[in-house]
Amino acid sequence: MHYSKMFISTLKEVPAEAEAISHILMLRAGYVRQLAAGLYIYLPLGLRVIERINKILHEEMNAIGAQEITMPALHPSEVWQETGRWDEIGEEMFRLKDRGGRDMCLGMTHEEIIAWLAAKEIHSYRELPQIWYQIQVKLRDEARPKSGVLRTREFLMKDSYSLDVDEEGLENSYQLHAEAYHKIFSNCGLKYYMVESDPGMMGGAKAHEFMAPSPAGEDEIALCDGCGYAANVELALSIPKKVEIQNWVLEEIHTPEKRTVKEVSDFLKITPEYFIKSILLISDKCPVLALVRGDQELHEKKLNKIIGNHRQAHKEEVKEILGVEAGFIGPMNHKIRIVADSCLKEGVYVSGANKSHYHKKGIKPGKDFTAEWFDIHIAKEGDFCTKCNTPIRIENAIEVGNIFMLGTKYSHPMKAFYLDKNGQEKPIIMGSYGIGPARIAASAIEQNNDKDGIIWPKSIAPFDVEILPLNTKDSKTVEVAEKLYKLFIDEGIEVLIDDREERAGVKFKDADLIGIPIHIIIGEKNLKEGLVEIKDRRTKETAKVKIEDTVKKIKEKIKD
RNA sequence: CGGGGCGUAGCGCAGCCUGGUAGCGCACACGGUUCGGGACCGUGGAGUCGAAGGUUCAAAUCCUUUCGCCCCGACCA
Repeated sequence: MHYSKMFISTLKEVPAEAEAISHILMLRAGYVRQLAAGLYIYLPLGLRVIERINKILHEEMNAIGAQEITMPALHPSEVWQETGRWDEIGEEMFRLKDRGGRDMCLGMTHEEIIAWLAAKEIHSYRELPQIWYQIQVKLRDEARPKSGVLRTREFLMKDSYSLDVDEEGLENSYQLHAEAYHKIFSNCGLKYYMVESDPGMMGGAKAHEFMAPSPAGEDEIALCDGCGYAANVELALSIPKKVEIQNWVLEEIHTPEKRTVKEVSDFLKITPEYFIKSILLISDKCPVLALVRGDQELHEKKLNKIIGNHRQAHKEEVKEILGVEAGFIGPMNHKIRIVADSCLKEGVYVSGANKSHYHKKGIKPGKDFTAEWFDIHIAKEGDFCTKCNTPIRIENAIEVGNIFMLGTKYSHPMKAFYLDKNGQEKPIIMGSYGIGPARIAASAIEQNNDKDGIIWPKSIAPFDVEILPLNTKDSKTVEVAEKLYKLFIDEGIEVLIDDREERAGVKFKDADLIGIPIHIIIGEKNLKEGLVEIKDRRTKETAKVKIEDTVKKIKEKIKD
């Protein structure tokens, strides 16, 4: 491709609306433009990257026997009503009516459609298993689109769905996907982790996410270097560091106007890990007192699984239910349900005295109060792994893919049944698996850039090589550049040639910004000796090679 | 949905407090010089000051409403 013929519009200045590095660089290097919040146009360079990612997706999905289909983005409401999600899902679903007044929606995912298809087409165990996939647009009315292409309202997704006769079959399809995903993300040159995740509202037994570590990521993941435990913080288990067991005797201390752990901790000169935080919650059924250690945070999602939906109690409710002013609650002598974090089983603590402006020191769990024990704290950096006791790390990460075991959540209501060997009618066991190509591209930029611009992994760069004829007024330069260009094309190497009548500096700057991994610099002086320069975008190292050896050298470089 | 910020030329911004001819840099067009790390000089084109209403002799500037975009949080099947 000739640069002068391709629409590439680079920006010298950082657009005001961009914050994330990938967003800034995609705009500056001319990969995307924003139409409105969470809606992006992919320019020629951007589309090339997406297409290279899609090619990898196709290869690996086809390799596990998945078959490509394509489903509509516009759905009739009926299928969503069948599974109940028409009502379950709130404002995040784009809804509209057709001219006949029928309710329609824009597809945010395709479990319903797959189950509908399977219900119509699959009748016998002989037709199973199946894996169907598409690379197609999804629409979600996100509450807050952000970070450029990382969270948008319309986005491309590779979504696949497995249909199996039983749990064992599902396990196999799940495993196939996990392996394919490992290949896909490493082929794309990403640093990533496969972590345990919360199946949540998707339903089903097991789910994993593929996470590309990056400060721009919205998720936090807990990682153990000891045993490889990796989990999304939304469900990660951990053991907080142990505290010394103090030989305090139970005593009441006057703590005027000191309500928060920090205030009391500063006042008594006792560090927060010796405190018990008591939080009153109102669940659907009854009030619950939740206890976590002073240096820990209560994990709402974990607690949700134990006591169901709940909310924080208001100040008046605290007074009414516990008979204490908020800020001075202690775990002792209450008749309500108490759920405490397991790490509080051992130790001697300080907590509210259930009396305004007083705290109690020397509280012993088991003796002074009892509770149901669960892991209900948020795992944090420095906590220990529950499996091997190694300190864990917390990293921010971008969710680039996920795999879910669904079971019969969708097949049952959609009546996707098959007849087994004995003529028995059984529901198809489903799994669903997603990858966001745009997130792969953005993650690759987040993980590979420098002050000058993008450094694409070779596999997903818009071109393999960029040729920079520095002085296009020199006929020899142009002749050699065009000759090499043709040779590359003949070899099936994707090449961009910067044939613009621009000064050398401009070409260097744009080449660095755009981030094609290998540059071939053609300058007059080297040419006189029959040489051109090969430059590595990442290391910035250059090597002079003979013109006739260039293609061979580049082929070697592309391979490794 | 809660909190904060910003809308002035294609892009980045100043001007607004204290009302009085709409500016700077980059980009763009033309001419000349330059030419291996975003050149220089000269000339030029380009703006309903996000929108609506109000106050005023006079509004980019003050007031009200509204729309859009970004950031933090909540949410995210």
